[in-house]
Amino acid sequence: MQTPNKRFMPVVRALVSCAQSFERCSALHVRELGLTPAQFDIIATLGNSAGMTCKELGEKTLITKGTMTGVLDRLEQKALVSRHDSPDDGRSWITRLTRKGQALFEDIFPQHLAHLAPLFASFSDAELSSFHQQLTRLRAAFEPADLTGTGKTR
Amino acid sequence: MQTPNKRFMPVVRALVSCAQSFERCSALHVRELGLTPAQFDIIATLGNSAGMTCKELGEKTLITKGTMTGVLDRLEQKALVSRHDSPDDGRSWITRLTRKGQALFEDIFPQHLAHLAPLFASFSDAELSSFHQQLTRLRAAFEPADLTGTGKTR
DNA sequence: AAAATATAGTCCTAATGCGAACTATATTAA
DNA sequence: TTAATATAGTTCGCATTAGGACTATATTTT
Repeated sequence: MQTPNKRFMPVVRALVSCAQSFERCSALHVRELGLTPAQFDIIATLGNSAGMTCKELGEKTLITKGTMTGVLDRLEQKALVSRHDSPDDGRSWITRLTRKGQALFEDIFPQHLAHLAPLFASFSDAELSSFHQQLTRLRAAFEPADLTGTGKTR
Repeated sequence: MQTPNKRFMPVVRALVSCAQSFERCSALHVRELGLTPAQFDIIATLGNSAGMTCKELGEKTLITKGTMTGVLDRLEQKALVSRHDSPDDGRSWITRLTRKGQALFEDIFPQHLAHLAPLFASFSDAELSSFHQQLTRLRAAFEPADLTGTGKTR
């Protein structure tokens, strides 16, 4: 096979490396707060919401459903979330923060934001905005290829 | 706690989402080629090299050393890599592709590049370059936070 | 309504991923 | 040189990850 054009590789490396670096920063702090990154993701997503199905949670957090069950199980063990029958669909549950979970959310979410905010101090609003635009555009380029695995082709 | 400035959140979401979307695209194809993403990462890193220590591999691939042992074990089981005593350091090994591993690398690496290249077709070289610069700058902002705090009171 | 199909969530397996403890070897300090 | 410290790699425990099989419920088709 002929060697294909590699011009995109530096960007790929930078993208993955940047995201990993961020996740590491973030995860380190989240663990200090007593949660795993996935658990924090769920708590942050459920905060300020009236509850969600497993599927909705999966879409917002990018945690797949096979993983979701285990993450919610552990959060339920910690009494941070509770599962309730869905009034609309007999197959699904509504997961909500418990009072304890809500209190935890209100405690640690602002702390986490405060931890991250200084890292972006050197970026102006305009720079962040342009950066955001580029990231969104690139992500869109990945999307069609994503759908091949999601059953939407059938 | 006072609500901190959230202006950076859209960028964070876009960054994580873009990277995940890429990893999903990439991983899907890599698995079709018969390797896990981590295994492919190692094969691609060792290709065109004379071999590396576990530590060097970890730095290039961002796989942590605790994970590295297992990944290399499985690649060794598949006879794709081999471990040799380091002449310089009695504590470390040099990991190299076997002939079979080298052949696999030469087969699948170009295929994978060819799979990814079209996704970047709509980006000009100049755009990729500017994007790369922004990603690198942001990553640098995350780095110091890994080691020290950022002058924040806790 | 009965059959065919799609979807929500759970369970399973294999492979990461991380941090921490541990062993063996290197390097530095006293 | 001996003691103190640092580093390379392995091992362990726990949680996550993807994907696929499976059950139960919904929706669509006939």
